Amino acid sequence: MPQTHPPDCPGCAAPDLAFAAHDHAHCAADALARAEAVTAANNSRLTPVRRRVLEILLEDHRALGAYDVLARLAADGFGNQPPVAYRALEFLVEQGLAHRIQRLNAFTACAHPGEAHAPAFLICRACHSVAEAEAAPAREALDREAGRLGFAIERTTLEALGLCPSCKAAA
Amino acid sequence: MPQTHPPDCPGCAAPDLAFAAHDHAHCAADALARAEAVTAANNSRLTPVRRRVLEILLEDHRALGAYDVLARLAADGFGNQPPVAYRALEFLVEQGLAHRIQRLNAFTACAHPGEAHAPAFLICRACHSVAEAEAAPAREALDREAGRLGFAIERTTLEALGLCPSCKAAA
DNA sequence: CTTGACCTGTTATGATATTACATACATAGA
DNA sequence: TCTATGTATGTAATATCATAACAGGTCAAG
Ligand SMILES: [Zn+2]
Ligand SMILES: [Zn+2]
Ligand SMILES: [Zn+2]
Ligand SMILES: [Zn+2]
Repeated sequence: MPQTHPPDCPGCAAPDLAFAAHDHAHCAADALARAEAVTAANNSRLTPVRRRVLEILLEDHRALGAYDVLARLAADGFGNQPPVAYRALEFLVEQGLAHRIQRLNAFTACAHPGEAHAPAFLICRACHSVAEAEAAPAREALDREAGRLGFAIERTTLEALGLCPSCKAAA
Repeated sequence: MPQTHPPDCPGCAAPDLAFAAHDHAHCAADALARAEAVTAANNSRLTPVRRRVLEILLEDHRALGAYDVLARLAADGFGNQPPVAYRALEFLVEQGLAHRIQRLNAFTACAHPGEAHAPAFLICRACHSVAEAEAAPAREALDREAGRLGFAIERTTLEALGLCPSCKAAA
């Protein structure tokens, strides 16, 4: 059940960014609680497999391949055939609780579950962490270019590869 | 060899856009001529396989999977193992003569070979045609968002799915 | 208790991509 | 000309990613 926690919660106060230092235990617990709320509101069910997949994705701000997820599931006693993982991942993506990263053929937990958002992804090529950035400005720019060609955009894939702050500092 | 043609060429005068009506034979021939020039300038070689792959990609403004390309190559008497296609495609991408479309796991000929450009791709979900749009404005918007998080973008994948002008009209 | 919707498990297969090694070809010295 | 070298191509084998099709289980509405 979505356990409420104080609005001045220090975990929440930290910028909810993958790259910023933050209380990740809180970050993950909060995302799970939100997931419960989202699925309840949608009349869909966060079953044990689905919940476990989300927990696995929430372990850190990275993207995991379907087969990596599957291996973890199998170790936990769930089915170990690809559809088990793919179906749960598909469900989470539909519910807005996870995102697919095209460049990586992999999936990452949503950093803002429950909030309508069209994310752009920032992927560190060194440490492989993934953060969500606001996509709206880029999307608007694309809409303008597309409009010029008479093209009506419905969905966008915006992904950037580069160096996160710490890896940049290290280099 | 890149055969020159008049600067007032009607093919060139038409907007070089996948969605606009244009003299595609000229479009493809010109791209091929530019490819010769680009590879010559780079001291790289547009060998028969590579050239044939480019011709195949240039047949229309769509994206083709590596195995589709491979089937065509095999039919032409070239090797019929995956690396034959993947290597030629990789070469073309490196030379800026083709682009990879992540969403489709497929490749498309570059519409502006020889010109430095960072394209965004507009993919029609109905007729599967692919056009290149100017990515710079969207890229700048992304750079701003990324900069806010301390992330240094090196490369972007900008792809939009939607309806091209004619498919939109048909619907 | 039966029905129907949905979820999970499994088998089998399809689609995409790479590694490793062998062979052929170009071309630049000797 | 004749090798030496780098580069390109061919092929076998394998790795990785993804879906189709069907069987059985769960659960709540009727
Ligand atoms: Zn976190
Ligand atoms: Zn990093
Ligand atoms: Zn054309
Ligand atoms: Zn179309």
